[in-house]
Amino acid sequence: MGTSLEPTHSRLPALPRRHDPDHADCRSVASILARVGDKWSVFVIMMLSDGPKRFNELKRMINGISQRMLTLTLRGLERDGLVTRTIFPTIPPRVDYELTDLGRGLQAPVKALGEWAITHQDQIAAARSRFDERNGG
Amino acid sequence: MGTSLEPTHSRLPALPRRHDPDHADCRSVASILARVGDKWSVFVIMMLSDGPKRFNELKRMINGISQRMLTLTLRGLERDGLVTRTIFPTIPPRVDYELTDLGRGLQAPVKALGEWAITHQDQIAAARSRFDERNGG
DNA sequence: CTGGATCCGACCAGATACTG
DNA sequence: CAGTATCTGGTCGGATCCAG
Repeated sequence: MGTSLEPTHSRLPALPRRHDPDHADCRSVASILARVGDKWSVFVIMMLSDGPKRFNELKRMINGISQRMLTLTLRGLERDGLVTRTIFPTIPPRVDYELTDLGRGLQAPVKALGEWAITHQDQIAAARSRFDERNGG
Repeated sequence: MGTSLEPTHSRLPALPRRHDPDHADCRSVASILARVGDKWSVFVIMMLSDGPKRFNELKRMINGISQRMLTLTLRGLERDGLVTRTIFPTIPPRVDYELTDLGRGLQAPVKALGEWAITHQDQIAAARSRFDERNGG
């Protein structure tokens, strides 16, 4: 296969090893965080919030994504048990993607993060401008 | 410069364009999500939870990171106004990194996500095993 | 100690063409 | 419509050397 099925969680290197209970779960958390951190994954989860969607439906909604990335992203989400893939053997073929309970559960923290981002985007944008100006300009 | 200072948020492609208020902020949210999604950024934020840390201190705590990536990550966080960089002109030089108020605010949602990850890591691991078994073997 | 600069391999991600 | 296969460029990330 030319391209890996695990774009994100396969890259994890050696990991912090401490004895704190907080850090004991670093490995697993990291791989899950990596998935959430994946831009496309987040978008897909967002888009699936209001019910199941078809492949090209998602592709249209997430304008910048390539069909390849969408496939890969959906595979990853399916692998992690966050979305289900339902095939209707009709002609033309139809495939529905839908959030699982697990996936819906993930929505809450993700949405919290998203709302934080929205709330503070101005501050961050300002900080970036300041930094860029101070540095490059 | 050999390497970009913006490893993540510069790659953002064309973005979803809908009329929902939810999606109006996609652009900004995406770039912030990208930062949070960055594995190293999250680790650094975690490590800085309990007070300021020095460069090599962080490097030791995050075992897998190279000094290059740590530098890049810290620059990114500094650019976004999430951490401050304080230089002590001593010999040997000493640089402290500390979370800003903004950075500390980010901790809450990130931690929520982390806790969700910890809570459901078993389910996800199981789902992955199932998927891998059904698919690859 | 805290980085910057550079070389270089690895792999991600887009474009394209093709299948069922 | 819903993918798969392949080629390819871009860039991320580690290793190394060097400087303040």
